[in-house]
Amino acid sequence: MRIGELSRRTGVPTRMLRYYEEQGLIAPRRRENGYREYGEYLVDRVRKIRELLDSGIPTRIIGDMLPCLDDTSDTVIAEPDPELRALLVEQRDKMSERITVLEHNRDALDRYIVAMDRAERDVADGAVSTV
Amino acid sequence: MRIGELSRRTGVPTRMLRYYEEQGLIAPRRRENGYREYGEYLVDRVRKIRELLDSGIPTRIIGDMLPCLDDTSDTVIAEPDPELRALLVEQRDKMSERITVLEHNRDALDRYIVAMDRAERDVADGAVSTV
DNA sequence: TTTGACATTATCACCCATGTGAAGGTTTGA
DNA sequence: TCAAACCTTCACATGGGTGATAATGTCAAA
Repeated sequence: MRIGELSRRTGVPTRMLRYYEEQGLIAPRRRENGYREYGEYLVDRVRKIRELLDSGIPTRIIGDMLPCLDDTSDTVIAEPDPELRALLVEQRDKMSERITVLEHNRDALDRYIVAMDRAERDVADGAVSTV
Repeated sequence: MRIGELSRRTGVPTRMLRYYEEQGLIAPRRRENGYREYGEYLVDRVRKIRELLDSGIPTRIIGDMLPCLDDTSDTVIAEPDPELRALLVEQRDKMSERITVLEHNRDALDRYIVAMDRAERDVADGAVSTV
Protein backbone atom coordinates (compact mmCIF):
# COMPACT_ATOMS: atom_id res chain seq x y z
CA MET A 1 0.00 0.00 0.00
CA ARG A 2 1.08 3.62 -0.38
CA ILE A 3 1.85 6.06 2.40
CA GLY A 4 -1.60 7.63 2.45
CA GLU A 5 -3.36 4.38 3.10
CA LEU A 6 -0.92 3.38 5.83
CA SER A 7 -1.46 6.76 7.40
CA ARG A 8 -5.23 6.33 7.34
CA ARG A 9 -5.07 2.84 8.73
CA THR A 10 -2.70 3.65 11.57
CA GLY A 11 -3.74 7.19 12.34
CA VAL A 12 -0.10 8.25 11.99
CA PRO A 13 0.50 11.30 9.73
CA THR A 14 2.47 10.68 6.55
CA ARG A 15 4.96 13.19 7.79
CA MET A 16 5.73 10.95 10.73
CA LEU A 17 5.90 7.81 8.63
CA ARG A 18 8.66 9.41 6.56
CA TYR A 19 10.33 10.49 9.77
CA TYR A 20 10.30 6.94 11.16
CA GLU A 21 11.85 5.74 7.94
CA GLU A 22 14.57 8.34 8.30
CA GLN A 23 15.16 7.02 11.83
CA GLY A 24 15.52 3.51 10.50
CA LEU A 25 12.38 2.08 12.11
CA ILE A 26 10.70 1.07 8.87
CA ALA A 27 12.12 0.45 5.41
CA PRO A 28 9.42 0.44 2.75
CA ARG A 29 10.37 -0.60 -0.78
CA ARG A 30 10.05 1.86 -3.64
CA ARG A 31 7.95 1.66 -6.74
CA GLU A 32 9.43 2.64 -10.08
CA ASN A 33 7.95 6.08 -9.74
CA GLY A 34 9.67 6.64 -6.43
CA TYR A 35 6.56 6.14 -4.32
CA ARG A 36 7.00 4.18 -1.08
CA GLU A 37 5.37 0.76 -1.01
CA TYR A 38 4.40 -0.54 2.43
CA GLY A 39 3.80 -4.20 3.24
CA GLU A 40 0.71 -5.23 5.16
CA TYR A 41 2.75 -6.17 8.24
CA LEU A 42 3.84 -2.57 8.62
CA VAL A 43 0.40 -1.61 9.88
CA ASP A 44 1.00 -3.48 13.13
CA ARG A 45 4.59 -2.44 13.21
CA VAL A 46 3.75 1.25 12.99
CA ARG A 47 1.16 0.87 15.74
CA LYS A 48 3.76 -0.81 17.92
CA ILE A 49 6.23 1.99 17.22
CA ARG A 50 3.67 4.56 18.31
CA GLU A 51 2.91 2.65 21.49
CA LEU A 52 6.54 2.39 22.41
CA LEU A 53 7.26 6.03 21.66
CA ASP A 54 4.24 7.03 23.72
CA SER A 55 5.67 4.95 26.53
CA GLY A 56 8.90 6.88 26.36
CA ILE A 57 11.18 4.42 24.59
CA PRO A 58 13.56 6.28 22.24
CA THR A 59 13.67 5.40 18.54
CA ARG A 60 17.23 4.09 18.75
CA ILE A 61 16.20 1.44 21.26
CA ILE A 62 12.97 0.69 19.45
CA GLY A 63 14.99 -0.01 16.35
CA ASP A 64 17.09 -2.57 18.18
CA MET A 65 14.12 -4.18 19.90
CA LEU A 66 11.55 -4.36 17.13
CA PRO A 67 12.76 -7.62 15.60
CA CYS A 68 12.48 -9.23 19.04
CA LEU A 69 8.96 -8.15 19.85
CA ASP A 70 6.96 -10.64 17.84
CA ASP A 71 4.33 -12.17 20.05
CA THR A 72 5.01 -15.72 18.99
CA SER A 73 6.40 -17.81 21.82
CA ASP A 74 8.22 -20.27 19.59
CA THR A 75 10.91 -17.97 18.28
CA VAL A 76 13.92 -19.79 16.92
CA ILE A 77 17.28 -18.06 17.09
CA ALA A 78 20.06 -19.19 14.83
CA GLU A 79 23.04 -17.31 16.17
CA PRO A 80 22.56 -15.89 19.67
CA ASP A 81 24.39 -12.56 19.93
CA PRO A 82 25.68 -11.81 23.45
CA GLU A 83 25.74 -8.06 22.85
CA LEU A 84 22.14 -8.03 21.73
CA ARG A 85 21.22 -10.16 24.70
CA ALA A 86 22.83 -7.67 27.09
CA LEU A 87 20.96 -4.81 25.47
CA LEU A 88 17.65 -6.63 25.67
CA VAL A 89 18.15 -7.58 29.31
CA GLU A 90 19.00 -3.98 30.10
CA GLN A 91 15.90 -2.70 28.35
CA ARG A 92 13.68 -5.33 29.92
CA ASP A 93 14.89 -4.33 33.38
CA LYS A 94 14.44 -0.65 32.63
CA MET A 95 10.90 -1.38 31.56
CA SER A 96 10.26 -3.23 34.80
CA GLU A 97 11.53 -0.24 36.76
CA ARG A 98 9.31 2.10 34.82
CA ILE A 99 6.35 -0.12 35.43
CA THR A 100 7.02 -0.06 39.16
CA VAL A 101 7.32 3.73 39.25
CA LEU A 102 4.21 4.22 37.13
CA GLU A 103 2.15 1.82 39.22
CA HIS A 104 3.25 3.47 42.42
CA ASN A 105 2.38 6.94 41.21
CA ARG A 106 -0.81 5.92 39.50
CA ASP A 107 -2.00 4.41 42.77
CA ALA A 108 -1.08 7.58 44.65
CA LEU A 109 -3.00 9.65 42.10
CA ASP A 110 -5.92 7.31 42.42
CA ARG A 111 -5.98 7.66 46.18
CA TYR A 112 -5.94 11.43 45.81
CA ILE A 113 -8.83 11.35 43.36
CA VAL A 114 -10.83 9.21 45.74
CA ALA A 115 -10.08 11.67 48.54
CA MET A 116 -11.28 14.53 46.33
CA ASP A 117 -14.51 12.72 45.61
CA ARG A 118 -14.98 12.00 49.28
CA ALA A 119 -14.53 15.67 50.06
CA GLU A 120 -16.98 16.59 47.30
CA ARG A 121 -19.57 14.19 48.68
CA ASP A 122 -19.11 15.55 52.19
CA VAL A 123 -19.79 19.04 50.95
CA ALA A 124 -22.93 17.86 49.17
CA ASP A 125 -24.07 16.12 52.36
CA GLY A 126 -23.92 19.43 54.14
CA ALA A 127 -20.90 18.71 56.27
CA VAL A 128 -19.18 21.69 57.87
CA SER A 129 -17.11 23.40 55.18
CA THR A 130 -13.38 23.53 55.74
CA VAL A 131 -12.81 26.36 53.26
CA MET B 1 21.05 22.43 52.92
CA ARG B 2 22.83 24.02 49.96
CA ILE B 3 22.68 22.89 46.37
CA GLY B 4 25.88 20.87 46.49
CA GLU B 5 24.67 18.69 49.33
CA LEU B 6 21.29 18.12 47.71
CA SER B 7 23.12 17.16 44.54
CA ARG B 8 25.33 14.69 46.40
CA ARG B 9 22.41 13.16 48.25
CA THR B 10 20.17 12.76 45.22
CA GLY B 11 22.76 12.10 42.55
CA VAL B 12 21.23 14.90 40.48
CA PRO B 13 23.74 17.46 39.10
CA THR B 14 23.42 21.01 40.46
CA ARG B 15 22.84 22.14 36.93
CA MET B 16 19.69 20.07 36.80
CA LEU B 17 18.49 21.21 40.20
CA ARG B 18 18.60 24.81 38.96
CA TYR B 19 16.85 23.69 35.82
CA TYR B 20 14.04 22.06 37.77
CA GLU B 21 13.64 25.24 39.74
CA GLU B 22 13.39 27.19 36.50
CA GLN B 23 10.69 24.72 35.43
CA GLY B 24 8.77 25.38 38.62
CA LEU B 25 9.21 21.92 40.13
CA ILE B 26 11.03 23.06 43.26
CA ALA B 27 11.19 26.44 44.95
CA PRO B 28 14.05 26.65 47.45
CA ARG B 29 14.31 29.71 49.67
CA ARG B 30 17.32 31.99 49.49
CA ARG B 31 19.90 32.86 52.09
CA GLU B 32 21.04 36.42 52.53
CA ASN B 33 24.02 35.76 50.28
CA GLY B 34 21.80 34.59 47.44
CA TYR B 35 22.55 30.89 47.92
CA ARG B 36 19.64 28.50 47.57
CA GLU B 37 18.50 26.82 50.77
CA TYR B 38 16.81 23.44 50.35
CA GLY B 39 14.58 21.84 52.95
CA GLU B 40 15.08 18.24 53.95
CA TYR B 41 11.85 17.15 52.26
CA LEU B 42 13.25 18.15 48.89
CA VAL B 43 15.55 15.15 48.87
CA ASP B 44 12.59 12.82 48.37
CA ARG B 45 10.90 15.26 46.09
CA VAL B 46 13.87 15.50 43.75
CA ARG B 47 14.13 11.72 43.64
CA LYS B 48 10.46 11.52 42.74
CA ILE B 49 10.94 14.11 40.01
CA ARG B 50 13.77 12.06 38.54
CA GLU B 51 11.69 8.89 38.65
CA LEU B 52 8.79 10.53 36.89
CA LEU B 53 10.97 12.15 34.25
CA ASP B 54 12.69 8.82 33.63
CA SER B 55 9.25 7.32 33.18
CA GLY B 56 8.47 9.84 30.51
CA ILE B 57 6.18 12.24 32.36
CA PRO B 58 6.82 15.83 31.19
CA THR B 59 7.76 18.51 33.73
CA ARG B 60 4.54 20.46 33.20
CA ILE B 61 2.47 17.49 34.30
CA ILE B 62 4.84 16.62 37.11
CA GLY B 63 4.40 20.13 38.43
CA ASP B 64 0.64 19.70 38.54
CA MET B 65 0.79 16.25 40.07
CA LEU B 66 3.49 16.61 42.68
CA PRO B 67 1.27 18.01 45.43
CA CYS B 68 -1.04 15.00 44.96
CA LEU B 69 1.59 12.30 45.19
CA ASP B 70 2.14 12.10 48.92
CA ASP B 71 1.90 8.50 50.00
CA THR B 72 -0.36 9.16 52.94
CA SER B 73 -3.78 7.63 52.46
CA ASP B 74 -5.58 10.05 54.75
CA THR B 75 -5.33 13.13 52.57
CA VAL B 76 -7.86 15.80 53.41
CA ILE B 77 -8.98 18.12 50.65
CA ALA B 78 -10.52 21.44 51.53
CA GLU B 79 -11.82 22.68 48.21
CA PRO B 80 -12.03 19.99 45.51
CA ASP B 81 -11.20 21.50 42.12
CA PRO B 82 -13.02 19.84 39.20
CA GLU B 83 -10.40 20.92 36.66
CA LEU B 84 -7.61 19.44 38.70
CA ARG B 85 -9.63 16.27 39.12
CA ALA B 86 -10.07 15.95 35.36
CA LEU B 87 -6.35 16.39 34.82
CA LEU B 88 -5.49 13.80 37.44
CA VAL B 89 -7.95 11.28 36.06
CA GLU B 90 -6.50 11.79 32.59
CA GLN B 91 -2.96 11.30 33.82
CA ARG B 92 -3.89 8.27 35.88
CA ASP B 93 -5.48 6.64 32.85
CA LYS B 94 -2.51 7.49 30.65
CA MET B 95 -0.26 5.88 33.21
CA SER B 96 -2.39 2.75 33.18
CA GLU B 97 -2.11 2.57 29.41
CA ARG B 98 1.62 2.96 29.57
CA ILE B 99 1.85 0.24 32.14
CA THR B 100 -0.09 -2.11 29.89
CA VAL B 101 2.12 -1.39 26.89
CA LEU B 102 5.31 -1.70 28.90
CA GLU B 103 4.23 -4.97 30.49
CA HIS B 104 3.27 -6.41 27.14
CA ASN B 105 6.56 -5.51 25.54
CA ARG B 106 8.67 -6.42 28.51
CA ASP B 107 7.13 -9.88 28.45
CA ALA B 108 7.79 -10.18 24.73
CA LEU B 109 11.41 -9.18 25.32
CA ASP B 110 11.66 -11.67 28.12
CA ARG B 111 10.40 -14.48 25.93
CA TYR B 112 12.95 -13.56 23.31
CA ILE B 113 15.76 -13.58 25.85
CA VAL B 114 14.68 -17.01 27.05
CA ALA B 115 14.64 -18.22 23.47
CA MET B 116 18.16 -16.89 22.99
CA ASP B 117 19.37 -18.70 26.06
CA ARG B 118 17.72 -21.90 24.89
CA ALA B 119 19.50 -21.57 21.56
CA GLU B 120 22.79 -20.93 23.33
CA ARG B 121 22.35 -24.00 25.48
CA ASP B 122 21.50 -26.13 22.48
CA VAL B 123 24.71 -25.05 20.82
CA ALA B 124 26.70 -25.91 23.93
CA ASP B 125 25.02 -29.32 24.05
CA GLY B 126 26.35 -30.04 20.60
CA ALA B 127 23.14 -29.72 18.67
CA VAL B 128 23.47 -29.33 14.91
CA SER B 129 24.48 -25.76 14.15
CA THR B 130 22.07 -23.68 12.12
CA VAL B 131 24.67 -21.06 11.17
C1' DT C 1 44.76 39.30 56.99
C1' DT C 2 45.55 37.89 52.76
C1' DT C 3 45.79 34.09 49.42
C1' DG C 4 43.98 30.25 47.05
C1' DA C 5 40.77 26.49 46.45
C1' DC C 6 36.16 25.39 46.05
C1' DA C 7 30.98 26.40 46.01
C1' DT C 8 27.62 29.13 44.25
C1' DT C 9 25.46 32.60 41.31
C1' DA C 10 23.45 34.17 36.63
C1' DT C 11 23.38 34.09 31.74
C1' DC C 12 24.02 32.82 27.08
C1' DA C 13 24.40 29.51 24.00
C1' DC C 14 24.33 24.99 22.38
C1' DC C 15 22.91 19.71 21.83
C1' DC C 16 19.73 15.85 20.80
C1' DA C 17 15.20 13.82 20.11
C1' DT C 18 10.68 14.05 18.30
C1' DG C 19 8.06 16.24 15.54
C1' DT C 20 5.84 19.85 12.35
C1' DG C 21 5.34 23.42 8.47
C1' DA C 22 6.02 24.95 4.02
C1' DA C 23 7.99 25.35 -0.55
C1' DG C 24 8.51 23.50 -5.02
C1' DG C 25 8.47 19.64 -8.02
C1' DT C 26 6.52 14.99 -10.06
C1' DT C 27 2.89 11.32 -10.66
C1' DT C 28 -1.63 9.61 -10.67
C1' DG C 29 -6.22 9.15 -12.02
C1' DA C 30 -10.93 10.92 -12.80
C1' DT D 1 -6.50 19.12 -17.63
C1' DC D 2 -6.48 19.59 -12.92
C1' DA D 3 -6.77 18.20 -8.13
C1' DA D 4 -4.97 15.04 -5.01
C1' DA D 5 -1.24 12.26 -3.59
C1' DC D 6 3.36 11.80 -3.57
C1' DC D 7 8.34 13.28 -3.59
C1' DT D 8 12.59 15.96 -1.36
C1' DT D 9 14.55 19.47 1.36
C1' DC D 10 15.14 23.16 4.49
C1' DA D 11 13.79 25.23 8.43
C1' DC D 12 11.51 25.77 12.83
C1' DA D 13 9.30 24.22 17.53
C1' DT D 14 9.47 22.03 21.99
C1' DG D 15 11.32 19.40 25.82
C1' DG D 16 15.07 18.07 28.58
C1' DG D 17 19.36 18.92 29.38
C1' DT D 18 24.53 20.47 29.21
C1' DG D 19 28.80 23.56 28.79
C1' DA D 20 31.28 27.76 29.42
C1' DT D 21 32.07 32.06 31.31
C1' DA D 22 32.53 35.55 34.69
C1' DA D 23 31.44 37.26 39.04
C1' DT D 24 30.78 36.57 43.99
C1' DG D 25 30.82 33.95 48.54
C1' DT D 26 33.15 30.81 52.01
C1' DC D 27 36.68 28.92 54.54
C1' DA D 28 41.12 27.40 56.01
C1' DA D 29 46.14 27.66 55.91
C1' DA D 30 50.08 30.62 55.63
